[in-house]
Amino acid sequence: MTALNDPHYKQRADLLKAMAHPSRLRMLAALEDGPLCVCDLQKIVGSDMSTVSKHLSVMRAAGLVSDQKRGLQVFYELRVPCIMRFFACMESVLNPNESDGEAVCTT
Amino acid sequence: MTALNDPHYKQRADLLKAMAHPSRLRMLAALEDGPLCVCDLQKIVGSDMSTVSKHLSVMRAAGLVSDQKRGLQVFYELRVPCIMRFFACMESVLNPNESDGEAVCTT
DNA sequence: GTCATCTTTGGCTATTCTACCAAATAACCA
DNA sequence: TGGTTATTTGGTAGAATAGCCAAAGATGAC
Repeated sequence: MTALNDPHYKQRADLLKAMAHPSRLRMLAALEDGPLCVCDLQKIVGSDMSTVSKHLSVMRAAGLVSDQKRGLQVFYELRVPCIMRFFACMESVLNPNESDGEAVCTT
Repeated sequence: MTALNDPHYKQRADLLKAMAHPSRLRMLAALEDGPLCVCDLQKIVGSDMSTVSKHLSVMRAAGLVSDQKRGLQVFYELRVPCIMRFFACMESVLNPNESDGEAVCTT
């Protein structure tokens, strides 16, 4: 069994990959304040609408967000409250000297 | 300012990307128990030595690991104690019903 | 029904990533 | 010095990803 086909690590890699894009991270951050429609997210990230839609479908496939249709619009909602911990943890990795890193990296 | 060229999100995306590969995750997990040389890691992930070396150089560039030469061997060491929090958080995302998720996702 | 709006999908190209092989480099030993 | 082992680097082919445009769906307004 190599690491490549171990489903345990494959699953985790897929989840990380679904987050590992500036626009997708920006969208996840925006969704922390509540659901947003695609047009809102499109304004926030500033890319083509079709590009935004594809990013969202990547994140939905990974289980990071869910979608719900309301009239013409489709609202996306964060499915992972834990995502803030991720960001806080990343922050402490990127800026290890900042004090708020302590609260997260206690191990 | 679009999300694409926002250095804040670019930086985070790069860090996630450096982790988003099954072999690299496997190596990070192995390094939690202490430094390992490339040959050890090569046995663990089961890929070609050159492939492993390139994975390590990706993680080193991202600041996830550091390297130190001892004789013929090069030992890699985890630079991010926080990495366990990442994994615990991912675990709770992937398996939201398991009890150990509670300890991490309290927000 | 037609029209307008919001979103997704298909197609295409360019870029990036990955893995293997072969060759080069580095360090130790005899 | 020459040989052996450990690691890195270069090259390359294939796969995956990203972005844009155009077209197609879906829904509501008229």
